[in-house]
Amino acid sequence: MNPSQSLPDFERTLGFVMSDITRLSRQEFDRRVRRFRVTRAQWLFLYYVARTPGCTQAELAEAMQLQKITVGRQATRLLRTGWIVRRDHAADGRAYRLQLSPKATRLIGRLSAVATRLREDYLRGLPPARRQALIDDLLHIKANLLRLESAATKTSRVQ
Amino acid sequence: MNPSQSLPDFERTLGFVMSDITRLSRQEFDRRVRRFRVTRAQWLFLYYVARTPGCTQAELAEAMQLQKITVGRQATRLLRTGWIVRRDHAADGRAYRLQLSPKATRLIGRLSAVATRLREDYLRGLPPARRQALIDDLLHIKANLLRLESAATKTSRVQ
DNA sequence: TGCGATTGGTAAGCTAGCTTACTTTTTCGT
DNA sequence: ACGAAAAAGTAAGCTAGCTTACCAATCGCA
Repeated sequence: MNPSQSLPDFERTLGFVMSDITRLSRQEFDRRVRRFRVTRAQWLFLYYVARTPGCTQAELAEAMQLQKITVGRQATRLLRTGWIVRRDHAADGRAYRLQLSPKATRLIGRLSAVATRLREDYLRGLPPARRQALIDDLLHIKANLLRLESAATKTSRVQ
Repeated sequence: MNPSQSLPDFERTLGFVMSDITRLSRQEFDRRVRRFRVTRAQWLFLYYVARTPGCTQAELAEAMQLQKITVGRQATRLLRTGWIVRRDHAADGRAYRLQLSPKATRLIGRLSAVATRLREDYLRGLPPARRQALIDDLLHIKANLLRLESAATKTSRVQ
Protein backbone atom coordinates (compact mmCIF):
# COMPACT_ATOMS: atom_id res chain seq x y z
CA MET A 1 0.00 0.00 0.00
CA ASN A 2 2.89 2.33 -0.57
CA PRO A 3 1.30 5.44 -2.02
CA SER A 4 4.43 6.21 -4.00
CA GLN A 5 3.86 3.29 -6.34
CA SER A 6 1.74 5.35 -8.68
CA LEU A 7 4.51 7.90 -9.14
CA PRO A 8 7.50 7.20 -11.38
CA ASP A 9 10.72 6.25 -9.70
CA PHE A 10 12.80 9.36 -9.37
CA GLU A 11 15.44 8.78 -6.74
CA ARG A 12 17.77 7.56 -9.47
CA THR A 13 16.87 9.88 -12.31
CA LEU A 14 19.53 12.16 -13.65
CA GLY A 15 18.10 15.40 -12.41
CA PHE A 16 17.80 14.22 -8.86
CA VAL A 17 21.25 12.65 -8.75
CA MET A 18 22.84 15.72 -10.27
CA SER A 19 21.15 18.09 -7.89
CA ASP A 20 22.23 15.81 -5.03
CA ILE A 21 25.80 15.99 -6.28
CA THR A 22 25.61 19.74 -6.72
CA ARG A 23 24.29 20.17 -3.21
CA LEU A 24 26.71 17.74 -1.58
CA SER A 25 29.76 19.14 -3.32
CA ARG A 26 28.70 22.68 -2.52
CA GLN A 27 28.29 21.76 1.14
CA GLU A 28 31.64 19.97 1.25
CA PHE A 29 33.37 22.85 -0.52
CA ASP A 30 31.80 25.34 1.86
CA ARG A 31 33.02 23.30 4.80
CA ARG A 32 36.56 23.29 3.45
CA VAL A 33 36.77 27.02 2.74
CA ARG A 34 34.74 28.28 5.67
CA ARG A 35 37.93 29.50 7.33
CA PHE A 36 38.47 31.92 4.43
CA ARG A 37 35.23 33.74 5.27
CA VAL A 38 34.05 33.71 1.67
CA THR A 39 31.01 31.92 0.27
CA ARG A 40 31.00 29.80 -2.85
CA ALA A 41 29.09 32.44 -4.80
CA GLN A 42 31.69 35.01 -3.78
CA TRP A 43 34.59 32.74 -4.62
CA LEU A 44 33.10 32.08 -8.06
CA PHE A 45 32.72 35.80 -8.60
CA LEU A 46 36.35 36.41 -7.65
CA TYR A 47 37.43 33.54 -9.87
CA TYR A 48 35.74 35.05 -12.90
CA VAL A 49 37.17 38.48 -12.16
CA ALA A 50 40.62 36.91 -11.89
CA ARG A 51 40.15 35.49 -15.37
CA THR A 52 39.04 38.78 -16.88
CA PRO A 53 40.44 41.64 -14.78
CA GLY A 54 38.97 45.03 -15.61
CA CYS A 55 35.67 43.60 -16.83
CA THR A 56 32.41 45.46 -16.37
CA GLN A 57 29.56 44.07 -14.30
CA ALA A 58 27.49 43.46 -17.41
CA GLU A 59 30.31 41.45 -19.00
CA LEU A 60 30.62 39.44 -15.81
CA ALA A 61 26.89 38.76 -15.74
CA GLU A 62 27.10 37.47 -19.30
CA ALA A 63 30.07 35.22 -18.49
CA MET A 64 28.59 33.86 -15.26
CA GLN A 65 25.10 33.53 -16.71
CA LEU A 66 23.57 35.65 -14.00
CA GLN A 67 21.40 38.74 -14.06
CA LYS A 68 23.31 41.97 -13.87
CA ILE A 69 21.46 42.96 -10.73
CA THR A 70 22.73 39.78 -9.06
CA VAL A 71 26.27 40.66 -10.07
CA GLY A 72 25.82 44.25 -8.97
CA ARG A 73 24.68 43.23 -5.50
CA GLN A 74 27.47 40.72 -5.10
CA ALA A 75 29.97 43.36 -6.23
CA THR A 76 28.64 45.69 -3.54
CA ARG A 77 29.06 43.02 -0.88
CA LEU A 78 32.59 42.17 -2.05
CA LEU A 79 33.47 45.85 -2.17
CA ARG A 80 32.24 46.31 1.38
CA THR A 81 34.41 43.46 2.61
CA GLY A 82 37.41 44.53 0.59
CA TRP A 83 37.74 41.68 -1.90
CA ILE A 84 37.40 43.78 -5.04
CA VAL A 85 37.86 47.35 -6.18
CA ARG A 86 35.65 49.30 -8.57
CA ARG A 87 37.18 51.85 -10.88
CA ASP A 88 35.31 54.18 -13.18
CA HIS A 89 35.48 53.06 -16.77
CA ALA A 90 37.67 55.48 -18.73
CA ALA A 91 35.64 55.33 -21.92
CA ASP A 92 32.11 54.77 -20.58
CA GLY A 93 30.68 57.00 -17.91
CA ARG A 94 28.02 54.45 -16.98
CA ALA A 95 30.31 51.51 -16.27
CA TYR A 96 32.74 50.29 -13.65
CA ARG A 97 35.83 48.19 -14.12
CA LEU A 98 36.27 45.41 -11.58
CA GLN A 99 39.63 44.33 -10.15
CA LEU A 100 40.63 41.94 -7.41
CA SER A 101 42.09 43.50 -4.31
CA PRO A 102 45.55 42.25 -3.33
CA LYS A 103 44.16 40.03 -0.59
CA ALA A 104 41.71 38.46 -3.07
CA THR A 105 44.53 37.80 -5.51
CA ARG A 106 46.39 35.99 -2.78
CA LEU A 107 43.28 34.00 -1.91
CA ILE A 108 42.39 32.72 -5.36
CA GLY A 109 45.27 30.29 -5.64
CA ARG A 110 44.48 28.66 -2.35
CA LEU A 111 40.78 28.32 -3.05
CA SER A 112 41.47 26.88 -6.44
CA ALA A 113 43.70 24.27 -4.80
CA VAL A 114 40.82 23.35 -2.49
CA ALA A 115 38.52 22.90 -5.48
CA THR A 116 41.04 20.71 -7.26
CA ARG A 117 41.50 18.60 -4.18
CA LEU A 118 37.76 18.22 -3.70
CA ARG A 119 37.35 17.13 -7.31
CA GLU A 120 40.01 14.48 -6.82
CA ASP A 121 38.23 13.28 -3.72
CA TYR A 122 34.82 12.86 -5.25
CA LEU A 123 36.16 11.26 -8.43
CA ARG A 124 38.16 8.69 -6.48
CA GLY A 125 37.71 5.20 -7.88
CA LEU A 126 36.49 6.34 -11.29
CA PRO A 127 38.96 5.30 -14.02
CA PRO A 128 40.21 8.01 -16.41
CA ALA A 129 38.29 6.57 -19.33
CA ARG A 130 35.05 6.73 -17.37
CA ARG A 131 35.80 10.29 -16.33
CA GLN A 132 36.27 11.27 -19.94
CA ALA A 133 33.07 9.51 -21.02
CA LEU A 134 31.23 11.17 -18.16
CA ILE A 135 32.29 14.68 -19.09
CA ASP A 136 31.58 14.01 -22.76
CA ASP A 137 28.07 12.82 -21.99
CA LEU A 138 27.41 15.76 -19.71
CA LEU A 139 28.57 18.15 -22.41
CA HIS A 140 26.22 16.35 -24.81
CA ILE A 141 23.33 16.96 -22.40
CA LYS A 142 24.36 20.56 -21.94
CA ALA A 143 24.37 21.04 -25.73
CA ASN A 144 20.86 19.58 -25.90
CA LEU A 145 19.69 21.98 -23.21
CA LEU A 146 21.29 24.94 -24.94
CA ARG A 147 19.43 23.99 -28.09
CA LEU A 148 16.14 23.82 -26.17
CA GLU A 149 16.90 27.17 -24.60
CA SER A 150 17.65 28.92 -27.85
CA ALA A 151 14.53 27.40 -29.38
CA ALA A 152 12.44 28.73 -26.52
CA THR A 153 13.94 32.21 -26.44
CA LYS A 154 14.40 33.11 -30.06
CA THR A 155 12.17 36.04 -29.14
CA SER A 156 13.58 38.77 -26.91
CA ARG A 157 16.19 37.09 -24.79
CA VAL A 158 16.89 39.87 -22.35
CA GLN A 159 19.98 38.86 -20.36
CA MET B 1 48.49 38.02 -22.78
CA ASN B 2 45.34 36.27 -21.64
CA PRO B 3 45.35 36.64 -17.87
CA SER B 4 43.38 33.43 -17.48
CA GLN B 5 46.33 31.31 -18.52
CA SER B 6 47.67 31.13 -15.02
CA LEU B 7 44.40 29.68 -13.74
CA PRO B 8 43.50 26.04 -14.31
CA ASP B 9 41.06 25.32 -17.08
CA PHE B 10 37.65 25.05 -15.51
CA GLU B 11 35.03 25.55 -18.17
CA ARG B 12 34.97 21.81 -18.75
CA THR B 13 35.40 20.55 -15.22
CA LEU B 14 32.65 18.46 -13.80
CA GLY B 15 31.39 20.93 -11.29
CA PHE B 16 30.95 23.67 -13.81
CA VAL B 17 29.28 21.47 -16.39
CA MET B 18 26.93 19.99 -13.82
CA SER B 19 25.94 23.34 -12.44
CA ASP B 20 25.36 24.51 -16.01
CA ILE B 21 23.10 21.54 -16.60
CA THR B 22 21.28 22.06 -13.35
CA ARG B 23 20.68 25.71 -14.16
CA LEU B 24 19.68 25.13 -17.77
CA SER B 25 17.31 22.28 -16.98
CA ARG B 26 15.79 24.26 -14.14
CA GLN B 27 15.21 27.21 -16.47
CA GLU B 28 13.73 25.03 -19.19
CA PHE B 29 11.50 23.24 -16.70
CA ASP B 30 10.34 26.54 -15.26
CA ARG B 31 9.49 27.76 -18.75
CA ARG B 32 7.40 24.67 -19.42
CA VAL B 33 5.43 24.76 -16.18
CA ARG B 34 5.09 28.51 -15.82
CA ARG B 35 1.43 28.26 -16.80
CA PHE B 36 0.76 26.16 -13.70
CA ARG B 37 1.78 29.04 -11.42
CA VAL B 38 4.01 26.84 -9.30
CA THR B 39 7.77 27.08 -8.91
CA ARG B 40 10.16 24.17 -9.13
CA ALA B 41 10.79 24.24 -5.39
CA GLN B 42 7.06 24.10 -4.79
CA TRP B 43 6.54 21.32 -7.29
CA LEU B 44 9.32 19.29 -5.64
CA PHE B 45 7.69 19.83 -2.29
CA LEU B 46 4.32 18.65 -3.60
CA TYR B 47 5.99 15.70 -5.26
CA TYR B 48 7.52 14.54 -1.99
CA VAL B 49 4.26 15.01 -0.14
CA ALA B 50 2.52 12.95 -2.81
CA ARG B 51 4.99 10.13 -2.14
CA THR B 52 4.49 10.23 1.61
CA PRO B 53 1.07 11.70 2.39
CA GLY B 54 0.56 12.54 6.03
CA CYS B 55 4.23 13.16 6.70
CA THR B 56 5.40 15.76 9.19
CA GLN B 57 7.49 18.74 8.21
CA ALA B 58 10.54 17.31 9.92
CA GLU B 59 10.19 14.05 8.00
CA LEU B 60 9.90 16.00 4.79
CA ALA B 61 13.01 18.04 5.62
CA GLU B 62 14.93 14.82 6.16
CA ALA B 63 13.71 13.33 2.86
CA MET B 64 14.32 16.47 0.83
CA GLN B 65 17.61 17.22 2.56
CA LEU B 66 16.51 20.68 3.58
CA GLN B 67 16.39 22.46 6.89
CA LYS B 68 13.08 22.20 8.67
CA ILE B 69 12.70 25.96 8.67
CA THR B 70 12.94 25.93 4.89
CA VAL B 71 10.22 23.29 4.74
CA GLY B 72 8.12 25.16 7.25
CA ARG B 73 8.21 28.36 5.23
CA GLN B 74 7.43 26.60 1.99
CA ALA B 75 4.54 24.82 3.69
CA THR B 76 3.17 28.19 4.79
CA ARG B 77 3.37 29.54 1.24
CA LEU B 78 1.72 26.44 -0.20
CA LEU B 79 -0.96 26.58 2.46
CA ARG B 80 -1.68 30.21 1.61
CA THR B 81 -2.11 29.38 -2.06
CA GLY B 82 -4.16 26.27 -1.38
CA TRP B 83 -1.84 23.52 -2.60
CA ILE B 84 -1.59 21.64 0.67
CA VAL B 85 -3.53 21.20 3.90
CA ARG B 86 -2.08 20.94 7.41
CA ARG B 87 -3.77 18.75 9.97
CA ASP B 88 -2.84 18.44 13.61
CA HIS B 89 -0.99 15.25 14.33
CA ALA B 90 -3.22 12.95 16.36
CA ALA B 91 -0.43 11.49 18.46
CA ASP B 92 1.98 14.42 18.72
CA GLY B 93 0.83 17.84 19.82
CA ARG B 94 3.90 19.52 18.32
CA ALA B 95 3.55 18.24 14.79
CA TYR B 96 1.43 18.72 11.69
CA ARG B 97 0.51 16.17 9.06
CA LEU B 98 0.80 17.39 5.47
CA GLN B 99 -1.61 16.42 2.68
CA LEU B 100 -2.02 17.54 -0.90
CA SER B 101 -5.15 19.50 -1.65
CA PRO B 102 -7.34 18.07 -4.42
CA LYS B 103 -6.08 20.58 -6.95
CA ALA B 104 -2.48 19.66 -6.14
CA THR B 105 -3.25 15.99 -6.56
CA ARG B 106 -4.63 16.74 -9.98
CA LEU B 107 -1.55 18.78 -10.83
CA ILE B 108 1.13 16.28 -9.90
CA GLY B 109 0.51 13.92 -12.79
CA ARG B 110 0.75 16.66 -15.35
CA LEU B 111 3.93 18.13 -13.90
CA SER B 112 5.52 14.74 -13.71
CA ALA B 113 4.74 14.25 -17.40
CA VAL B 114 6.51 17.53 -18.15
CA ALA B 115 9.57 16.35 -16.23
CA THR B 116 9.65 13.06 -18.08
CA ARG B 117 9.35 14.82 -21.40
CA LEU B 118 12.12 17.24 -20.53
CA ARG B 119 14.39 14.37 -19.54
CA GLU B 120 13.75 12.70 -22.89
CA ASP B 121 14.58 15.96 -24.64
CA TYR B 122 17.89 16.59 -22.96
CA LEU B 123 19.01 12.94 -23.23
CA ARG B 124 18.27 12.84 -26.95
CA GLY B 125 21.12 11.27 -28.90
CA LEU B 126 22.65 9.48 -25.93
CA PRO B 127 22.45 5.70 -26.39
CA PRO B 128 20.91 3.62 -23.58
CA ALA B 129 24.25 2.10 -22.62
CA ARG B 130 25.79 5.54 -22.20
CA ARG B 131 22.81 6.65 -20.16
CA GLN B 132 23.27 3.72 -17.83
CA ALA B 133 27.01 4.34 -17.51
CA LEU B 134 26.33 7.99 -16.85
CA ILE B 135 23.91 7.38 -14.03
CA ASP B 136 26.19 4.72 -12.56
CA ASP B 137 29.15 7.08 -12.53
CA LEU B 138 27.11 9.89 -11.03
CA LEU B 139 25.92 7.56 -8.29
CA HIS B 140 29.53 6.61 -7.69
CA ILE B 141 30.41 10.30 -7.27
CA LYS B 142 27.44 10.82 -5.01
CA ALA B 143 28.57 7.91 -2.83
CA ASN B 144 32.04 9.46 -2.58
CA LEU B 145 30.51 12.76 -1.51
CA LEU B 146 28.31 11.08 1.07
CA ARG B 147 31.40 9.43 2.50
CA LEU B 148 33.18 12.79 2.68
CA GLU B 149 30.14 14.30 4.32
CA SER B 150 29.81 11.65 6.98
CA ALA B 151 33.53 11.88 7.66
CA ALA B 152 33.24 15.63 8.14
CA THR B 153 30.14 15.56 10.30
CA LYS B 154 30.59 12.59 12.58
CA THR B 155 30.27 15.21 15.28
CA SER B 156 26.89 16.83 15.86
CA ARG B 157 25.07 16.59 12.57
CA VAL B 158 22.13 18.82 13.35
CA GLN B 159 19.58 18.33 10.56
C1' DT C 1 23.86 66.76 -35.45
C1' DG C 2 20.31 65.32 -32.80
C1' DC C 3 17.06 62.10 -31.15
C1' DG C 4 15.46 57.35 -30.37
C1' DA C 5 17.17 52.88 -29.10
C1' DT C 6 20.42 50.38 -26.52
C1' DT C 7 23.24 49.54 -22.63
C1' DG C 8 25.33 49.78 -17.64
C1' DG C 9 23.84 49.99 -13.34
C1' DT C 10 20.47 50.25 -9.39
C1' DA C 11 15.88 49.81 -6.66
C1' DA C 12 12.06 47.27 -4.95
C1' DG C 13 10.14 43.23 -3.84
C1' DC C 14 9.70 38.35 -4.49
C1' DT C 15 11.31 33.05 -3.67
C1' DA C 16 14.28 30.07 -1.37
C1' DG C 17 18.10 28.51 0.88
C1' DC C 18 21.03 28.95 5.34
C1' DT C 19 22.42 29.58 10.76
C1' DT C 20 21.30 30.52 15.34
C1' DA C 21 18.13 30.87 18.89
C1' DC C 22 13.64 30.21 20.88
C1' DT C 23 9.11 27.73 22.65
C1' DT C 24 6.46 23.86 23.40
C1' DT C 25 5.79 19.05 23.63
C1' DT C 26 7.32 14.48 23.98
C1' DT C 27 10.41 10.81 25.27
C1' DC C 28 13.31 8.30 28.06
C1' DG C 29 16.53 7.03 31.77
C1' DT C 30 17.08 6.66 36.50
C1' DA D 1 7.20 9.56 38.13
C1' DC D 2 9.90 13.27 37.15
C1' DG D 3 13.34 16.00 35.18
C1' DA D 4 16.68 16.44 31.47
C1' DA D 5 17.32 15.75 26.70
C1' DA D 6 15.44 15.47 22.24
C1' DA D 7 12.31 16.77 18.74
C1' DA D 8 8.62 19.74 16.04
C1' DG D 9 7.97 23.94 14.70
C1' DT D 10 8.83 29.13 14.35
C1' DA D 11 11.43 33.75 14.38
C1' DA D 12 15.02 36.76 12.94
C1' DG D 13 18.27 37.92 9.89
C1' DC D 14 21.59 36.68 6.48
C1' DT D 15 23.08 35.31 1.24
C1' DA D 16 21.73 34.87 -3.33
C1' DG D 17 18.97 34.15 -7.07
C1' DC D 18 14.87 36.17 -9.90
C1' DT D 19 11.48 39.85 -12.42
C1' DT D 20 10.05 44.32 -13.38
C1' DA D 21 10.90 49.05 -13.54
C1' DC D 22 13.70 52.81 -13.63
C1' DC D 23 17.66 56.31 -14.49
C1' DA D 24 21.58 58.04 -17.01
C1' DA D 25 25.04 57.59 -20.46
C1' DT D 26 26.23 56.11 -24.96
C1' DC D 27 25.51 54.72 -29.70
C1' DG D 28 23.89 54.80 -34.21
C1' DC D 29 21.54 56.29 -37.92
C1' DA D 30 18.63 59.43 -40.59
